[in-house]
Amino acid sequence: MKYWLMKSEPDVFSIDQLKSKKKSGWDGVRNYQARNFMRDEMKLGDIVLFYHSSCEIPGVAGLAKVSRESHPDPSQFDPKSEYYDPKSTLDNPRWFMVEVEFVEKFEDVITLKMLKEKKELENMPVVQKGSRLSINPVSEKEYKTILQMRLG
DNA sequence: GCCAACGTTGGC
DNA sequence: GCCAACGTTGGC
Repeated sequence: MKYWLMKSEPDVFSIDQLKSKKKSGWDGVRNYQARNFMRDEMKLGDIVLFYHSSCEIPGVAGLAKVSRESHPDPSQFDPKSEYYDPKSTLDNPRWFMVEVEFVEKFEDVITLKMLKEKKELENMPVVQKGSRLSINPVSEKEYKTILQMRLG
């Protein structure tokens, strides 16, 4: 069992939307490193910290879990989608995604500011300047630290 | 809206 | 294969 942090802009897809849909394919990722995590490493039952980025209060908004492992992201085949990739074919898809299932919405967002104040979390890419990768592995220790912050 | 960081593209 | 130009991310 592994832990992950996945960024999403709440204007595009928020924890509330996941809560009402219950499950959702994590589509639209067009970065090879992030794709490789989804394609190769994210397994059924892995826990996801759902992070809201590019918004008023960036931070961890809740929890999800992997409910289906790697499969091709359908948006790459859809010419009407903003994620359409003309170089992708059904026989040779370029982009893969996992499906995630809602677990919990935190009562209050654990803000980036709070994450930055924790010495234990200083190695997380999300607290570091210029880190843009939208999917990152999280250590068990980091995960537990963040979970404890949710209640206080 | 600004801008630093960084990934991708494409000419050579 | 190099690297400048360009585009995107994301905090502020």
